[in-house]
Amino acid sequence: MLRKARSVSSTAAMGARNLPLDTILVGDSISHMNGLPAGSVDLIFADPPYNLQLDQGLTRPDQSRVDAVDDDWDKFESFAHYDTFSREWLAAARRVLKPDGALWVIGSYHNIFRLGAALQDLDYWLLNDVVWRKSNPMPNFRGTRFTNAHETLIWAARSQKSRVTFNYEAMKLSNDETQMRSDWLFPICTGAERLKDEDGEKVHPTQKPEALLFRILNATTNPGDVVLDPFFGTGTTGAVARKLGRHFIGIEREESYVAAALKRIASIRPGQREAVQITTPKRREARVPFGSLVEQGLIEPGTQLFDPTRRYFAMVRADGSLVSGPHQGSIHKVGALVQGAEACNGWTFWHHESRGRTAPIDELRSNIRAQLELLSA
Amino acid sequence: MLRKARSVSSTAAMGARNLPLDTILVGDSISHMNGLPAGSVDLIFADPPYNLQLDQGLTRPDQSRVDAVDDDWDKFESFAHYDTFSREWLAAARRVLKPDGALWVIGSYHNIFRLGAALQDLDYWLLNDVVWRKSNPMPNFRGTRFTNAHETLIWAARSQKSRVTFNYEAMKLSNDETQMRSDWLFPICTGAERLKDEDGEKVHPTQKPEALLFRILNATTNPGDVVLDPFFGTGTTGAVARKLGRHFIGIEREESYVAAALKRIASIRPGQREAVQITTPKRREARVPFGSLVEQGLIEPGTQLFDPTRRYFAMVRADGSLVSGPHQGSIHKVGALVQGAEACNGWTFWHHESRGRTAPIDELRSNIRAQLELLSA
DNA sequence: CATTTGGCTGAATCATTTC
DNA sequence: AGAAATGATTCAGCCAAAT
Repeated sequence: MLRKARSVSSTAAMGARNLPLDTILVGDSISHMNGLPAGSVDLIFADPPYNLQLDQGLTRPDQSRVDAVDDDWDKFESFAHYDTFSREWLAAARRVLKPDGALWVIGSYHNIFRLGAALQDLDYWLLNDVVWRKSNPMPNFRGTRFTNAHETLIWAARSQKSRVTFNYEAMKLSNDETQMRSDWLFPICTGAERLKDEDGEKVHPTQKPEALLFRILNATTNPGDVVLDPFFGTGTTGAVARKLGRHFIGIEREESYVAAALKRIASIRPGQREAVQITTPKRREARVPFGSLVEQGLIEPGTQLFDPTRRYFAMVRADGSLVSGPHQGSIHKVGALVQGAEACNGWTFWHHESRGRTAPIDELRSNIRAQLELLSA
Repeated sequence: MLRKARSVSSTAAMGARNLPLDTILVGDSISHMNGLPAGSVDLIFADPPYNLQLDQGLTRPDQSRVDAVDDDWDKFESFAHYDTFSREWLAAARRVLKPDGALWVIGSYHNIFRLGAALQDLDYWLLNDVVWRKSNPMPNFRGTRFTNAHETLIWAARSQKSRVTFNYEAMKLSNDETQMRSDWLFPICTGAERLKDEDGEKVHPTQKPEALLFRILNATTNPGDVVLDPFFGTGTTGAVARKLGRHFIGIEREESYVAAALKRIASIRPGQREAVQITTPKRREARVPFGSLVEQGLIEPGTQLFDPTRRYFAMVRADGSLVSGPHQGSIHKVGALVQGAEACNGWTFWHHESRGRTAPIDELRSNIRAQLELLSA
């Protein structure tokens, strides 16, 4: 019953761990996921059936007919049936995810509320809901609603304690140096990107734009990661993964979609390591305890520290602790205590006199770090 | 236990039907709603507790503390408890709604999925999900997520067969003549609009901007309608309802919020009828059968009609039907048949010669309507 | 060749009245 | 109650044809 389509890439062997990398598995999502090793996948992107309930055709004002989604795979008998289906595949997905893995799912108001509730009930931990704003949505022809101009994505960690990948700096950089927001603007998938068959008909009714997957993979995976898409369709996830130097595993039931996806992905040159490297986060800097400054003689025991306004003073003790009146403890704790504040960053709060000028003790820490860097280089 | 706060407006008597119009009911939402007559309210706007799951304080990069929502009324033991609460008030709300009534609810990813699923399960009919994009959201201080820059609203009819109010033309007009979309951009509530107490502290942690309610009430109510808000807070819904000439009924448990809301609303001059009238939809025009044009001699039996390209022709018969080759029937049916189309608006498709020029027969209908108007005026 | 115009289309829970 | 008739209504983007 379960069948593996021809592998698209010769890198399949790289993954060790018996994963069918860069491959499309043909058949049922749940069965195939249950056949994969537990805790093996970094990210899942899922574009499940939306359960649209369209009971009549729609015509435009010019009387032309809208070619709407009416495929069998989008039909469910009831919300209860849809919920059962959703919870089964979400549970199977959770088993396949690494402990620090995460999942994206996309939907519209027809199904997204049920999916979100299911995620919460299954102990996924919601990280963000993200709105894909469509620059060119289909209008509301009857003038009876607001133009349905967006779809909703949910980004969820496998569990509350998962430490998921989030390339904060890369996102910020690509967003004019301001934090990437939860509302994204992209056009729908049309033109050359939209796959058409020999008759010029669209191969898949709801092909997603590559730009959407591009952002998702750039934001929440690293090069070499394994991305699973249990509703692979015509393979947008696989195409973008390949371009970005990530591995994919696709699962798709419809043979016609699989064929189109294989052809599509085969024509893509895999992303080269340098090109797909995500913007490095500020290097995780070495932890330098305040005490080591004293140990290394950069600050003498007994030195008076003070805040920039010189309202508060404290004395450095040999063990790296501070004393200020009745208060004693770390540079952070004493900084908070003297101000009556909840918290305080002692490194920037406390200053000292150094060769006639006032400087935060953080400057001393920087010096230490610079030396450490030279040593390790 | 249930108490009614001083009515804000003397118009309270207007509503007949025993409704406590323009009044804040102090106490539990569900009890108070159950005390209102069934099928009595046009619209419900609800901003329920979000069930935020903040288990530790949040500090800004400069170590200052974020004044987050940590009120008791936002705490629930589990999703199950939150669901029970939600389904109870949503069921009570549904009973109070008129058959053609509708409900708006706002939330974030913490609670909106559960609310959406509950609405569907309770046989509400979802019309749109709407995204409030915040122009000035709080950044994500930790750099661990996308900036949470939106909240989600759901607009739902009481049932699938409800014929809800939607002021399509008013929305389109206020949006530069293009359809209003499902993503709305507003700043969060700050500045003079934000209610502060004597100490300059914000009275309510999540006061909604009036602009949001302004659009909601303009879009989905008519002047004089009754709007119920079961989580009234500091009364944004009441304030905007009063400005727009709608009636409100507020329900709120916290006395401090009620006091602030009463003061706030009392200072507002009720909107005058002319000012708050929504842009009239094209007046519902009198139905004019094609046959009556023939009866009144505006079109003679035997007249040749044709489409704009003069590819198709048809002859008018005395009973108002058309004949074109083998086809006969109404102007719409014959228009569709000659083109092989599914449907056709005969009024704009068929043309005739009138004093040497070509004109659609719809022009004749317009003339008839103008005469009818004179008669009725 | 550059520019304009017209046609086509996209995850849509898209009507109301009369017979 | 259900079928049929009637009638109100569209936006951005892409592409092909025309100017």
